[in-house]
Amino acid sequence: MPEPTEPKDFIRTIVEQDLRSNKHGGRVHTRFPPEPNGYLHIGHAKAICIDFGVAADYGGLTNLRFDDTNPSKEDMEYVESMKRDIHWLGFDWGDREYYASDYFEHLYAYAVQLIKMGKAYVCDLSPNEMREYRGTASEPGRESPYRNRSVEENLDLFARMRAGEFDEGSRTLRAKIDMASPNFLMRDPVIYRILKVPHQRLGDQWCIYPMYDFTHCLSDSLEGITHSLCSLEFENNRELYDWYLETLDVFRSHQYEFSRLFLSYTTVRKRRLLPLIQAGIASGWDDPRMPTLAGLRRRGYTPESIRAFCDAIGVSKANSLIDVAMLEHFVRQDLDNRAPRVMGVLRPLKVIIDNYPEGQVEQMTAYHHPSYPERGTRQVPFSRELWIEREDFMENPPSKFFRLGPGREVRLRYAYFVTCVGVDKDANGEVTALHCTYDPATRGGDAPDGRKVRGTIHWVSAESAVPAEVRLYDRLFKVENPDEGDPLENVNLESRTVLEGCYVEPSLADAPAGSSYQFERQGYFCVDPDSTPGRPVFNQTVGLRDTWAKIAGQG
RNA sequence: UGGGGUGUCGCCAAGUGGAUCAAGGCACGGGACUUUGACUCCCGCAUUCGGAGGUUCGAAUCCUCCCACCCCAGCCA
Repeated sequence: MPEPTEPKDFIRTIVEQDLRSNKHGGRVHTRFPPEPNGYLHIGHAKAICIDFGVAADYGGLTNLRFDDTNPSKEDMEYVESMKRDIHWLGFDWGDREYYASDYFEHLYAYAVQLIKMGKAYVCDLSPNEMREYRGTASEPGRESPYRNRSVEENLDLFARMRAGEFDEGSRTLRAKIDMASPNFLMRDPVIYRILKVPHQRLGDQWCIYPMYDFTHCLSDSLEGITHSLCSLEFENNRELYDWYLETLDVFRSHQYEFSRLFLSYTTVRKRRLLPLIQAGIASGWDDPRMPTLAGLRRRGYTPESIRAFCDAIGVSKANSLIDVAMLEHFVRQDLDNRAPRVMGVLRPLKVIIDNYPEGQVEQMTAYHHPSYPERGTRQVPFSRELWIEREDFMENPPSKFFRLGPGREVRLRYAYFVTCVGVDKDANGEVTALHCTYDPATRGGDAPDGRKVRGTIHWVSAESAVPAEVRLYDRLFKVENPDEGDPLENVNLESRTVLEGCYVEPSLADAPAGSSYQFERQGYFCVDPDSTPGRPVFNQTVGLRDTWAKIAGQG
């Protein structure tokens, strides 16, 4: 009878309460408010999933709003990349694309209103003086000597600030709240500062810009945002958020905070990632090892997998460090279901089938996806000379090793059983080629006599193999929490391995950039834009779980 | 140091009208299946809920005190 209710997070619980009490007339309206000062990353993905997800769950809307109040740090270039990334992730804001700068005139009027109410004043303290006046955690701050200017004088001074009469940094407009508040943000916070920098959208229309706390709550209010969701570090700001809305007596939006996403072995901090790009360790913000959405996309992560991940980690107020293995699990899960299977040899070893007719080529039928036969098949050419994976052969294999070794028989996936009958070596004793014989009766991979074989290995016909480059990746940092310590010291310099002499099956010759495949027995790979016709370049998204590696690792 | 927060299995995270409710996922271990040592499928995995007291027949859930960690003193967001 009582249906097992899906556990909800605390935010959805609040939204449901508000819905039940008809707090906003049944309306749920959220917003995603990035500052256009960089690229969106996995941490933003969590916020996006929450902002859009909560609204969608209750039939509400989500606005995209660029929080562009600091032109010295922002650029329109980021606006475009952010829009593309959000769409790629799978969310849409309809025609509700807003900018805090849309509200500058309105915000200015609110500031004038505060002045008229005696709740704001122009302050001439320098940045250093202001810091001194602010006090400390144990001592209250002191009131600015300019705190009690008349409304008329404040109005005049503020108008002249806007007119550009004063130097940058010489004056600010401040809210008159409480210099003794235990919350620093309430000790007469700055509302407007002078910044003689042209705005990326408005040009030189303004030389004073509103601060975040003032802008954000009023933008929310103006847009009718019911639930303003943000991360934990803004908990202290909520008191100010509420003060502005209450004092100006405008629509009351409410702010709720959830914990940011932290991933092990990962940092999303620009100050820590940029040095890696500058040092040439990473190729750019879309390097496949980057935690940016652009990087994850190039790496082969799917939007679905990122959304499933965000869904799984939940929403709470507890600081947490999530194991990257969790993220990897969700790409594997998604790609396992959708990626077509192909064969590719990363570290090739030549195999010659001694008893196979020279010059003969057979087409072997292989499933695009064995779990879904309805997805069809493809033909894979087979011939006398093949490439197999070097690590699928051992000259002195332990008993647990199911692959090829002298005298051992294995199945070539979708082809024949072969037995190793000889090993060619060079002067250094390095294995250069294997000689095998095949059993013609096992075509397709089944032995009519019921004979079993422990190992099945993948291969590519040498005569039609397509040369390819494969880039293998490992975590970018060697330490679990790269937010601490020297970023350049903690980087994993072996996080990228470029393999140039790989061979893949012919069907991959012109695979389109961005498409994902499972190289059987190896992992998921995504075609990189660096590919050229006839020579694809693959990025390893994530490897398959490798039980053998664990067994071998134990000795 | 003042204020604001958080502490449930190795990592996330449900569970707060008190009484077989300590969900689920990841990771890990074992087994089955297998033309991917993949996938899938079984099984195992906190007598215990930051700690100590207290109230009670009974507390992760209520009370008291304590401890740890995170955030705040940008004219950043």
